[in-house]
Amino acid sequence: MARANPVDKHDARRRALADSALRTLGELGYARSSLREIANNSPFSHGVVHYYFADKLDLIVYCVRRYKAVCVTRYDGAVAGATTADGLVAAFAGKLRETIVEEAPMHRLWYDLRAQSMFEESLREPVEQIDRTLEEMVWRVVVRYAELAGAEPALPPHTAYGMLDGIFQQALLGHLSGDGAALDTLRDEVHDVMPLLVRAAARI
Amino acid sequence: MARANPVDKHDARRRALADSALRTLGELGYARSSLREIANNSPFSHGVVHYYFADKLDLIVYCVRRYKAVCVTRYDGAVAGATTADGLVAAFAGKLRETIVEEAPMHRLWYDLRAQSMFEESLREPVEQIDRTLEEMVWRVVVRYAELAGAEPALPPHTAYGMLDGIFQQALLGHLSGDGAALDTLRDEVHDVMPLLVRAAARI
DNA sequence: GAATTCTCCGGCCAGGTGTCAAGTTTTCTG
DNA sequence: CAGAAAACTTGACACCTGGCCGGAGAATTC
Repeated sequence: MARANPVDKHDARRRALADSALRTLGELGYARSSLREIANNSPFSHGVVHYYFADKLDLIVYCVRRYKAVCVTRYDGAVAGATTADGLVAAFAGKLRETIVEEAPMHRLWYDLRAQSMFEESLREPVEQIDRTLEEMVWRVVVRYAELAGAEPALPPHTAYGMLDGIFQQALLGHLSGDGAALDTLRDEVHDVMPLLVRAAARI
Repeated sequence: MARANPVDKHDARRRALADSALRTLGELGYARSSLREIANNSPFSHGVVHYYFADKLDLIVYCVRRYKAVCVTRYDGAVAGATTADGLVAAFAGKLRETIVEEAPMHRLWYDLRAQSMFEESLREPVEQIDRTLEEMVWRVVVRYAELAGAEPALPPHTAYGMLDGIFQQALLGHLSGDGAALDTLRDEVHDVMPLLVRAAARI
């Protein structure tokens, strides 16, 4: 046993490794990211990767879980700051746009992994976990929007998330394909769709 | 030059090859389908694959394009047969459910390829083509639904497709993950969402 | 200061990859 | 039926993959 808290150091190393790996994964995608390529695009040797991770899947799953942590609070600022329903929609749409611009590689990796999980069983559980987290995140936005609009959610969280995720995915693909209008389209779509997610609140 | 129409025979062979390949691709996904595996799961040798296709990408793209042809008319029967708005929704939801049950491998391959196209530029064009075809297919459903409901579409085709595709994707993943309720959830969601896609027609 | 544990390197392996050139069989033509 | 052209098979190639291991070096402990 080492000095202060060796397990923390070990974890810190894993995190650093994972962060490097995430860059490569976001660039090349799951399939074409070899452990060697991941190691090459990092300050680490390929042997050290195996020292900290049992195998490739272990690394990937760790990375995915780590990525989740980044996402979890992304839209909460927009939710907290908004004082009107329209303002919330605008802030939310802006954040969505921003994440596409700034983190396109991470998001395409996410969609890649979710697609892979349809083939690779061992990916399903982490993917499902993240999907639930994203659903909750979206749901917080919807609930707050309903409050501000004096309405109540008209659809279950699962459905609302599925719809918004669908148009977000379109926008990401469009953006990556060089469609300059994709981001503006996304903004318009969010403005169109959000009102559909709520209905006038029932009188009490 | 051969007997009747050698180019037709050549194409027929490519089609047969592609159909075999599609089975393997649907089973293993894009990344893990090697040309040898594809050949092994077919009456062909692995060299003949290369005889008919320049390289792996050529084969994949051909397969994807071929798959598109299968999809194109899938919901048209439901559209043509429906006489009421609710009947159309039910038929549409039923067809969606049916395609998940019967063609889950093909659909997960589609989502796999679409995700890959975010990394691999040469996949973008065929993916975009198919995406447009699917959008048109969905749009025909929406337009007919609006007619039957005495309403008009409330959202652009792109948005309507994105929303429905999102919940379809969720249902597919859920179904593949062994969630027995996924298909019923999809049906309910379609019933919930379709009315949101139209609004009362403007008086003329 | 010696011993032990942890960390890390880099080469090795068996297996799989896409690709292709050289043959072999089949098919059709003259 | 001979011969040419097309269709196909086979085996080999250079390369890359994930996983493994021996041992060097540093850190820590006794």
